Amino acid sequence: MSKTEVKKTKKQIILKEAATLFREKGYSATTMRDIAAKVGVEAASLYNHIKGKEQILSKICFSLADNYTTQMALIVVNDDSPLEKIKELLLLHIQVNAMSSPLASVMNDEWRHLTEPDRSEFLVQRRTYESQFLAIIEDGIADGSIDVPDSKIALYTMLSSIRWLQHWYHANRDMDVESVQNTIIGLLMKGIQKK
Amino acid sequence: MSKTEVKKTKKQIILKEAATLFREKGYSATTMRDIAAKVGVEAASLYNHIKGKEQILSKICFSLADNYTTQMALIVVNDDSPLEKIKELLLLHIQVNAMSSPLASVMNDEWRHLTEPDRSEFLVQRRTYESQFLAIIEDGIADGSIDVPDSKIALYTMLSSIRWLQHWYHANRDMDVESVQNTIIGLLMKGIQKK
DNA sequence: CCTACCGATCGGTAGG
DNA sequence: CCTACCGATCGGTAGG
Repeated sequence: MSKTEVKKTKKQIILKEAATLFREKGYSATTMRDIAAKVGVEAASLYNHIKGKEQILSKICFSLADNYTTQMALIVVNDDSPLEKIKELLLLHIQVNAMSSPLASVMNDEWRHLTEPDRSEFLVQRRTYESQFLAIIEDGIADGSIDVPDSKIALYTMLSSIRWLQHWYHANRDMDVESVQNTIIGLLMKGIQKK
Repeated sequence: MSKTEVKKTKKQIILKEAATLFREKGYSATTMRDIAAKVGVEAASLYNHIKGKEQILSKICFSLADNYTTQMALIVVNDDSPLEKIKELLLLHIQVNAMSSPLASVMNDEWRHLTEPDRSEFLVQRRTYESQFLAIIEDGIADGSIDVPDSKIALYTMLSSIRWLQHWYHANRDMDVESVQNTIIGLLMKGIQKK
């Protein structure tokens, strides 16, 4: 291993341990000394790898937001029907919230502790994602495959309905992943489809 | 107004302003000086009305949790069908999350900052509520009106799907309340009902 | 309800 | 990566 690789690994460890603590206690209640203890160094040593506490939060939030943005870009341009695209997006959300656990919790619940200009940039990225999702729902309404009174309410209801996985799944790892996916997607797709 | 009434009002003001700040910045990032400034007194004066920061959080969480517990008790014993009971519970959640805004946000997102024994008591109360809700879903499966592969997953998906209202509604007060209710309840009820 | 103030702890820096 | 330490700020108390 080269020197840069070792350094990169240590930074990743810091981000991972920080994310776990942020989920447990929240960003503000987590101290640099808490993070240092989990990593196994003194608090002062963290600053050789990261700029500060705010940068840790920023790195976590944007790494996952970028992932969502990338996946959405692929789904927007594929040839699937609106109904199929929505199913793909729901699957993406379920997998992220269930699997990459602490990252998803931090991005969803702690982003408000971002300071400018990160906070604004994050919100722009999220708003873009949501409007792309909304356009797909409206395509489905236009072609008659989807029937909901209000597309925005349907969007937020679907996105929100998956969030509980981030708090629940890692305590119930015995649960079958596919059965979770099938039940949630089944319920929501049946809920928006034209009878 | 008697002296005790005046005192009670001031305490209520403190709880209300604190809840608003807790929703905005989180419990840990909110200081007693922040709360005092909103109330219009010095930080030290708050302690004439409340014991401390932890007690403010505790009062907020339990006031709303008690409300849910009371409403659930009424619905459990009424003569409605499982499907109707679920509709009533969803309506309760929508109204609480949309209307009593800051209280709902704090109970949902900041309860983990409760210290023992409050934390355990809160979790017991929540677990009881959830198991009563679950029993109603299972009644509906038993009588053939509900069709979901897994009742627990359906429960958490429904409860979670309403949470976005607490962040969104107070920024969109122009939205018609009934249209919000109808869209969410329509989507979820269609999602769980037997075709 | 205020002024004055406390011990503890925070994020972060200096210097090696 | 450490020791030593900083200015700021925290929740809360004393005393009136």
